[in-house]
Amino acid sequence: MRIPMKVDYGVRALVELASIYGEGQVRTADIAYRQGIPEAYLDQLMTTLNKVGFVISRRGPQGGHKLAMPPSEIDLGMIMKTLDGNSSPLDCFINPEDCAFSESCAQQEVWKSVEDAVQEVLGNITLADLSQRQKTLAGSRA
Amino acid sequence: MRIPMKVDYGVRALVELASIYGEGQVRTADIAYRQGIPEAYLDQLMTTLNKVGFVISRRGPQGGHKLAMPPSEIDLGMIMKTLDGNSSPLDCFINPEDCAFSESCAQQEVWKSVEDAVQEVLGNITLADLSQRQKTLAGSRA
DNA sequence: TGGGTGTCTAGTATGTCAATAGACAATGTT
DNA sequence: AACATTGTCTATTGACATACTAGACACCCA
Repeated sequence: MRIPMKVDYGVRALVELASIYGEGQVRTADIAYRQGIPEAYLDQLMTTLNKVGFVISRRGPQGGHKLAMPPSEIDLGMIMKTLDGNSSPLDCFINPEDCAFSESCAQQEVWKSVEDAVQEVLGNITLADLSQRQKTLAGSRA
Repeated sequence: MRIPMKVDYGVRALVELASIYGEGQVRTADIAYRQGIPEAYLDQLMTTLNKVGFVISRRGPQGGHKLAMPPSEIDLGMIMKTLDGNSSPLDCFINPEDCAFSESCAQQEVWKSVEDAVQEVLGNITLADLSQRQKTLAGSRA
């Protein structure tokens, strides 16, 4: 069960934006540099985050990205759902008719509850939380 | 976050074995047919399950596979760990030195807790539970 | 001794993910 | 108006893992 890089990158970028929320905007290049993310890749990601409504972007000199809402209103569950997208645990969740056993499958319920457990954990962590924790960590670092 | 087919297949096969625990053995071909799993693939899987100690196999006529222990002693967490193997959520869990931020990474903890939540759910479901549930479902089917 | 069964090893195909590239569009500055 | 700076879009690449296939081999029983 891997966490897609896309999600990891996305969270990292959004935490950066959270940490300067209300204080202007940041360029993709800066985030990419600081977080060690390939810039061209992050470009796409930021565009996605913009389209999805998490981020407001402005082009041109002095352009950049900022959060579209307070960091406390975006949780990791939302980010995960958005970036990991339409991927379901198993194909039979999307096309039950493909599976001859779907009406009497003891496991379907299990995988569903795993999915729920993940969302439960992620839904309780907001960008504000992470941003806060990040500051603490950075401060306590030698 | 996908559940690997390998894990799904493995669980299905083991539930079959659980349902006849103490009453002999089953051939790969039969399981494959009933569960709609490619036979050659399941062959490999059964071998793995044997090597790992979940299953006892016998060759030759009247050969087949059976559980190596009571169904209540094998939980899905064990199966997941075995079949999804050494895959960690992110590479930085294995090679912290590859990540420049590992000493002060607010997210690492999050992904760890997601992993734990999954194991928590799966660790509480045994083959006995699933086998039981399967019987109920099959019975209630029109 | 022979056929039925599991075991091993190698190989193939398909798809997804991560990343790259380059043209394009908007914005502010001069 | 022209230009540099930034984000946006679309296509493509490469690498790797997963799912699956194939075929030789080993064991077991009648």
